Amino acid sequence: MAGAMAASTELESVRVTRILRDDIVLGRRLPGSRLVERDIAAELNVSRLPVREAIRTLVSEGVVVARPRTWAVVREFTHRDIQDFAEVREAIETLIFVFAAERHDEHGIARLRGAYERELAAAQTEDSEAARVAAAEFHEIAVDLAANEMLGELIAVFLTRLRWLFGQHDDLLAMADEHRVILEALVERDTEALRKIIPEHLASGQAAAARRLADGSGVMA
Amino acid sequence: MAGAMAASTELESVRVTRILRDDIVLGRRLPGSRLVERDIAAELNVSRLPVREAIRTLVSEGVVVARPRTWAVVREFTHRDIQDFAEVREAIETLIFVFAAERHDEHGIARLRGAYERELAAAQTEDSEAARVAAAEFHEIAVDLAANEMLGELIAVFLTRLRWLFGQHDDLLAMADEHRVILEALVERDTEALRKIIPEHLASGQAAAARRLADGSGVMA
DNA sequence: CCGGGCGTGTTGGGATACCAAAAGTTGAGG
DNA sequence: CCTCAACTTTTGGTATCCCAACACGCCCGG
Repeated sequence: MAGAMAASTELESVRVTRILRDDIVLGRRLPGSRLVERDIAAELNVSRLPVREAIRTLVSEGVVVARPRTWAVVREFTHRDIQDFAEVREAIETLIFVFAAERHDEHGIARLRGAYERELAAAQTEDSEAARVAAAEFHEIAVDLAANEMLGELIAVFLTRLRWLFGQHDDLLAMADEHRVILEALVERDTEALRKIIPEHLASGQAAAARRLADGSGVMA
Repeated sequence: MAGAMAASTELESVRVTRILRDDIVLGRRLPGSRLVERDIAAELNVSRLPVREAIRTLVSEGVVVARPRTWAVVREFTHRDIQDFAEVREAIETLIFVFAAERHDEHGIARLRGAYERELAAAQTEDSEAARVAAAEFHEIAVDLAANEMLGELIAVFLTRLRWLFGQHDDLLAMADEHRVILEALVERDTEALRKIIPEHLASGQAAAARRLADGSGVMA
């Protein structure tokens, strides 16, 4: 649902935040690298203020660490951080899908099924970009069905780190299949099954993070 | 300057944030009331910058809402918001105490017991301030024992709204007793009991929020 | 050869002044 | 009473300037 309408006047701080976030998530700024307000401001032709806002935001999203009166740095995740994150995410995601199972209506299921089918089709034609988008929509719709705004807030905070850590989950078909299983349990309002399925679903994503960790491309001991 | 003796070198933005947060939590600024940067800056004898920082922070803590290019306002919580919050909190708190139960050591239990005993003593002498502090410590130590940093991050974000919504839980002795029950289950590593106890524990706090809601002293339909 | 100080340059936190754009507000006219 | 156009308020942003805290490299002594 994003990007339906063109932003008439995007706030600079939002633009800077997006640029910096993408730089980090896409690996153009490596963990440990400095984020110097003046330099970034000069690079992007803005004043320091939007840059400060952006850095604050990224700190709250957990991908940047900032100590008072020194430069901020791109966060270096430890094995422990990833483990901690996974534990919390498991609880939150379970909550989302269980609530969604309890509260969904016909229309919601239709939307969810639509997202799943688009994901599957994209996966079968190996259009990884479209598959990723559809998968994200699947989660988005699930949050919607869970009918709990705070859950949405929480997920928003998690999303950046999620993108960073689990960047590209390559096994598209396996992922789509997991979503099929979740969808089926959701339709049947089978919360018990969900409580078993979600942790398994997440575990497969964990593998990607572990791989990234092995590469050393962004995670420190 | 209005410089009350700053601790060592407290950042202005931190000071302003604390003042504004207390104003909101303690009801000196009512839900819906405007937060005008330059007015607040003048009141506190600072420039607009620290005020902006503070408002952003309070937005991220969920007690202020800000739309672009207009004043921010103190958030008005709906019944739905409170319900949503309670649902998520239940999941997070359960996670904390279950992890704490699985991972605690002797020393941790001693600390936890210390906090409980201080809470009980304060409750018996009706020192509500000391009881509140000890109860907060009890939770803090539990997060510590859970050995998951992200859980700590999450709780930090929740804490302000928690203070706002459940301001003063008056039944001190009942609360201390609930902590005793939790502590016992924690010592025995009885996670099943905890999963039953925590929701009950939280439900009693809910009553306070409901009361506040009935008063109309900060919650709108 | 190594480690602790010390001085220097860098960097964020903050103040002030000013501007543009988009909100909110008001009032006149239908 | 409603609508639409002026008017005012308020934020987002730019541009500078200053200062204190931090980082870092250099030097010196053990």
